[in-house]
Amino acid sequence: MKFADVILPLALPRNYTYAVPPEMADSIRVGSRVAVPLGRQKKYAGIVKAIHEQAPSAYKTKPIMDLLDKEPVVYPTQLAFWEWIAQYYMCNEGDVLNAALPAHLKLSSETVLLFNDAFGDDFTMLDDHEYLVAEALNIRKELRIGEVQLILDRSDVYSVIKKLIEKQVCLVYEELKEAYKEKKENYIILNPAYENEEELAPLFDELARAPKQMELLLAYLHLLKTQGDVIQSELLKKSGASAAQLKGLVDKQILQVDKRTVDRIRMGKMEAQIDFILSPAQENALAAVRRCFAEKQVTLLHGVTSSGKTELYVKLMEESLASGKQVLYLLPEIALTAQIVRRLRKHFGGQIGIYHSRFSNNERVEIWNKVKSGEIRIVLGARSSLLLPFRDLGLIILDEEHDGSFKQQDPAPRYHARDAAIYYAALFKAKVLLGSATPSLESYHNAKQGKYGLVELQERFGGTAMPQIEIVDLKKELALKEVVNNLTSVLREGIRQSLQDGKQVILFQNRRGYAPFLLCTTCGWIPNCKQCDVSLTWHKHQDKLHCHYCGTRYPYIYTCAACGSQTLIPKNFGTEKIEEDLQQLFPEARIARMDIDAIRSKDSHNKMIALLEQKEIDILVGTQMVVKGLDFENVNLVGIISADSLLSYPDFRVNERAFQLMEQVSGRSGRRDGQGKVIIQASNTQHPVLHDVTAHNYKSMYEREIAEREKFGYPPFFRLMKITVRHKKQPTAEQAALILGNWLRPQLGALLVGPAAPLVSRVRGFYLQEMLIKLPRDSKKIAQIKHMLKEYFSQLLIEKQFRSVVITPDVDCV
DNA sequence: AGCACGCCGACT
DNA sequence: GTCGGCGTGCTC
Repeated sequence: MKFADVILPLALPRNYTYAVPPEMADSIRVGSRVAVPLGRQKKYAGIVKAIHEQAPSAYKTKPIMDLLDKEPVVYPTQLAFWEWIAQYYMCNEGDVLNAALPAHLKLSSETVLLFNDAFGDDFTMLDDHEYLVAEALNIRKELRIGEVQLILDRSDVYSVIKKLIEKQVCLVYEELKEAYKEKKENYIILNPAYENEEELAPLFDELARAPKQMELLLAYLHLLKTQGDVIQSELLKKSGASAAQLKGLVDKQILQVDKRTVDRIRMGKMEAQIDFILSPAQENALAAVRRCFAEKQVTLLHGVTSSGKTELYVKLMEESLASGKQVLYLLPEIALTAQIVRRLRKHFGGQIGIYHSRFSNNERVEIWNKVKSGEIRIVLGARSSLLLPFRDLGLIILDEEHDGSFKQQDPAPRYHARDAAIYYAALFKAKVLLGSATPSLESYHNAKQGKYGLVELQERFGGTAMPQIEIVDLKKELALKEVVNNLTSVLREGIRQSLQDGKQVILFQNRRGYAPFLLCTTCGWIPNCKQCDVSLTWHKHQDKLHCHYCGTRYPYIYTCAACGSQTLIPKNFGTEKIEEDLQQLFPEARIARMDIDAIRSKDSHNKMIALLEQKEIDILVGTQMVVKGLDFENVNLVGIISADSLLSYPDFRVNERAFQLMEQVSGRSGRRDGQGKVIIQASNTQHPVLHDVTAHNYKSMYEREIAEREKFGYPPFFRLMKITVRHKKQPTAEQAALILGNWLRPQLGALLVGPAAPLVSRVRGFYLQEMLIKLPRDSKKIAQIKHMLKEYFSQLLIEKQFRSVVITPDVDCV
């Protein structure tokens, strides 16, 4: 008798074992999806993790109901990867499965009520609720749980359904339906009888009295000649004919309709076109990368902004493809990278698959399958494309490796795509190239230690000079009353000059909205979110107050809730305010704003980039977003409105992050012709990070910060794990955290920091407590600590008062 | 994640 | 009284 361990798409602490029915014994494979029962009636599609003959002793197994795939949906490599992620990031394999599998490959059953016709329509013996459902069923014959909930206007409908079943008004079944739908398209083909010209000629006479149909036929023949296949929708569009006219031709058996399955993801021509020549500096770097790869699995390419890293990547990708392997190119946020997509498309044509959250569920399934089959040779994608079922991966390129968005925050699995990529690549014996102008301290340290190869590319492509950086003293300017609308005289003059020269300007302000908070000038009250412990940001465009933590929107508040006076004023400033201020100062200039609020709708980001490229925008104001990989030739000034806000929040990574951010924004200035300029407004002009930025001196920043990290026991010398304890009641959250802390402290000593309430101590109605654990870089110790944590977590949750406490570990938190 | 079961407040 | 709320436990 065979048994299968199945990963279910649920947060279960372990995999469940099902019996393999004899008729399935030969066809079932590791990695295939199977339909299995769970609980009383639910069905799920899970993935077979292992097949064995060990009958579980503790419980009776249920049999697998169906084998859903002829071919496995993942290879054993992916299953090994999932297991590692679950273990390393302390989550369940089900969480990983959920993150990895496209929604349309994840199936779960839906309860469907079926009307029992034999019951008739005498509903007199039913109560009000039952009657409502029965009547709907009598008309519709079938109802889903959701529909019943709507009818009864409440969520708990099971008691009613149970009674209806008892009274035999209806029966229920569980429907597990395949969500993925193949795309079908109508192809129009010519009746083979008219293949020859002479057979066709009499047709035209025949159609003389149907000029519209004749026109359509001619349009069809033209399309057939020019492109081979003719698709119905395209034919109708091009000929301007109606479906009825087409039907006429089909009825006359001149044309035929053929329904065919088509790919949503069309692969273009396959050949690669590498049509550029590397500069000597790039050639040297490329040779150095190859030398590193000969010895090491991972290499860090530290190349200043605009040094032409992408060309290097292209060369390496080409080599990997030539050896028959697949390539994965990871970027922090794919929506932001139309420029890279275009460049890679140009070089690799149809071999590239792109994968990110804006694809439809059906498209994702097709990409998944093409990566699995190897048809897609290159994947360009964000974090989650690391979880695609690669068949034979040869190279992973991870660009902008310092970027924090490679780390998944919520939900589990909270994995870091950089670190996970290195593990994943090792499974394939593949190489990993990390690229950045401002590497994370972790990676640079690893490279310095010889764990990774290190290649430096310190010359900008084409010899463009690094932008010149000017720090403007905000305090001085304020004292001189030179600051108008948050802009110093220096920055105003800089903008004016750029505009006059027909150049473009990018301004960076790391706060969205108009004003980060409102303040009552009478009593000092600040409006907060009802669910969260944060102030509300005023978004003037929508005239709403937003909570940036839970997303709730409130109407503007005019009256102070504490003292009743009407003296609330907006305080501080965000991108919206800057945008407005600029328009006042430069009424002629075309100004645009780029932050999540402005580009929320699909494609608006690309549109804005296009506008910038076409020089339809003079000044762009934005948040983080303007930092990432934008490449504009005509921008010669970048302004950082407030460096202080970047340098002053309480996190041990502030300096590293502030440097990265400022250095990256600076890189947007003056990329092709002439030296660009960067103006940084700051109160604390003596901050060492500002000096490093001014000198473009990464190493100085690195040396100073790494010394600090070592001194205080932070990454990369220790790994950090954050444990968050959440509960609806503050005392319960505090107590639970306290008890956990008390259990852990004797074991961990100074490795445990906290527990304490975080800066924002309540989010979405849950009170938070956090503690940090410093994990020594010793895999045995780490495994031990993780094991101990799991023990303590379950021990805590056993206690009645703490049952509903939520504990989330975040390994390598950022 | 469902879904069942069981224990408490507010209503016809 | 019971209806319906929510907290708790279990699913191979």
